[in-house]
Amino acid sequence: MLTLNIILSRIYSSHNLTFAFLAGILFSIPWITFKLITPSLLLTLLLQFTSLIIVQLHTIILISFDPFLPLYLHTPKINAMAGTSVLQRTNFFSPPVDPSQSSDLSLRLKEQHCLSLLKSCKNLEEFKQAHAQIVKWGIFWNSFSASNLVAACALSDWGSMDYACSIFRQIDDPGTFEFNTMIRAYVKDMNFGEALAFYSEMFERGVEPDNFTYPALFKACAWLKAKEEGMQIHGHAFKLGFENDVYVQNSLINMYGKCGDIVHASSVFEEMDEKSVASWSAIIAANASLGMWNECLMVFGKMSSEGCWRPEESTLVTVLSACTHLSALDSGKCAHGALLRNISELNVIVQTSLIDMYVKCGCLEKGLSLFHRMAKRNQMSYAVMISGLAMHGHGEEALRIHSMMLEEGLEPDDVVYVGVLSACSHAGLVDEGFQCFYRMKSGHGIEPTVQHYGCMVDLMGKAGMINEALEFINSMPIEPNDVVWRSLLSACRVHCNLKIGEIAAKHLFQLNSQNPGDYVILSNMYARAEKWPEVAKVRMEMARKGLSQVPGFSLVEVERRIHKFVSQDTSLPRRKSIYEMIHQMEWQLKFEGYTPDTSQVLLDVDEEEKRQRLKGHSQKLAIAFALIQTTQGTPIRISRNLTMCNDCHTYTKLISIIYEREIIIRDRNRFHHFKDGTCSCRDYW
DNA sequence: GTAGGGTTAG
Repeated sequence: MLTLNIILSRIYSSHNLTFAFLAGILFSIPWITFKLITPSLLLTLLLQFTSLIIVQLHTIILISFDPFLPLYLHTPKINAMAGTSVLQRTNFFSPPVDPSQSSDLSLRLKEQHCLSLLKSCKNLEEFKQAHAQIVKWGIFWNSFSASNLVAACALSDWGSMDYACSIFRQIDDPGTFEFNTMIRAYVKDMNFGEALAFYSEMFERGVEPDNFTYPALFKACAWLKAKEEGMQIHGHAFKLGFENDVYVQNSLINMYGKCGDIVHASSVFEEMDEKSVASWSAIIAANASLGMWNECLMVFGKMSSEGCWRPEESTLVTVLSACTHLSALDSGKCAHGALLRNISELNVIVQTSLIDMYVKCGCLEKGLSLFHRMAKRNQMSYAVMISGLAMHGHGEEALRIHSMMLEEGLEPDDVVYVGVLSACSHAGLVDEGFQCFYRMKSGHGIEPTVQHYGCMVDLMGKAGMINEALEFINSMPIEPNDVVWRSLLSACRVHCNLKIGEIAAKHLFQLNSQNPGDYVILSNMYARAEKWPEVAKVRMEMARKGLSQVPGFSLVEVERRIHKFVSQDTSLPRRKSIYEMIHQMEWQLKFEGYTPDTSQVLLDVDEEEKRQRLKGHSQKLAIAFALIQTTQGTPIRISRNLTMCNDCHTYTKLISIIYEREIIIRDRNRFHHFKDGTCSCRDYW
């Protein structure tokens, strides 16, 4: 008998009323069949039956007086929940219905209805009506109703934080949930100061925060870049014992990352027992935001190898961005493959970052084909493609894509015009550049920024219009910055205009330029004019300011590893084979009529020393290494921190014939695509 | 019974 009761009570508490009753009858059959009817069983069944009738009647009576009867009857979930709450009290160990509990049932039903009413609100007007109704029911001061009122209003998208706050202020004794709701809502509303103020208020009123409180607060600190405050709150969270809550940890990583503190971000990350996808994404994003691209790829590699790898578009966009910055084509291709294998349709952001990656890693064709296959493009997609074409020196094509953008009805922004103007500048399209510059303001209302002026100076400077460029700078309505003067200085170097070069340098030094390159260019210009005392003066000025020449380096990717070569580096791991290769190349080059252009070494040293210096340029070391390490016919891709010298340019053109290799070099301004002895820049750079 | 983390491209 006892067993029967236990089984029945289990069923009662977990299933619906009718099912429980039927089950009761079913279980009774064996007893009845085998004539095991005892007074106890009869009593049980009688009690059970009576209690169920009472409960049913009770529910029906309660609901009958409720104006929302149709709603309950047509809302199975609410009906079932109300039923379950009644059934949980209906077993043989407790009285079927306690009369004192009857109002509780009514309250529950109203609460449930209140919740669905709030959930159905579409706007503030509807919400206000619901609010009035809840007040009318007299359950406004019930903590469940009040909490849900605040939550529904605060977390809606109606911009009704003031109204939400007014409801919150009517609650006499707000608890943790209500405070959490307000904090979360203010964070969602981007009102971070107010969110933190509510946290302080929590403390003042002695309301204890819980693990739900902290992620929102760290997000607020992340946006405000308030590291000190974040650290303090971090202390509170750990004191309260939430240091192992994965949500708290993830938001901490993000907070430290956004505040630029990778050390704390990493230490939180490392101490996590179980890292979620969000944890990995947060640490990858933290590295990316600090420009630590190599670390970004390393963490991503670790994430994959530790099996916590789910191809998420957002994570891969960050990874692709890292590949772009590192010119890491092979890694970028891997990311592309992972995307294709796992995601059926790539979104615009992913497609745009893929195009950017391919183009900036030197695969213009691949980028173009992806671009033309895009079903939908936005302003950013066009911006990426236009500036990509600009970097590769394809000015006309960039202008065509720009027209295509206008035809599609997309409005260009200032960044698009930076791309367009730099495309004109790299391709020597002076007239077109001026047309675009004027149309930008008259046709699209974009006020030129200092960047646009910089492009125009570059455009004129490259074309040898040095005097015009200087006049242009002097007529600028805004203050020229260092970039503008640097463009002019570089142009002066290329076109050997020492007089204006000195003017440009003077302005750069007045702007307190800390760029050693500016001093180096001026000093080289003096050296070329054999004005050695001036050279010494510039070098001394450099030393006085504590600036030293940035060594040129070249990066080359072989088998997904990036190798760095610094000029004159004699400590290379494969030093012997690389210098042997350089030697071999030199022989071949001699047959092609190459003579080292020692005028490119602007040092007061003898010819032999100059030849040795030229040989050690990082680009040549990188080419030699790539020729050894890669199979015949593979294109060689190199990325450099500085522009290349004329000698390296000529040298690379010849190597592309001798070794039948395509050599794609990205310098600090643009791409040079060497093939069959010519360069895509047509010697205009 | 109510709620929480990472969110990307020029």
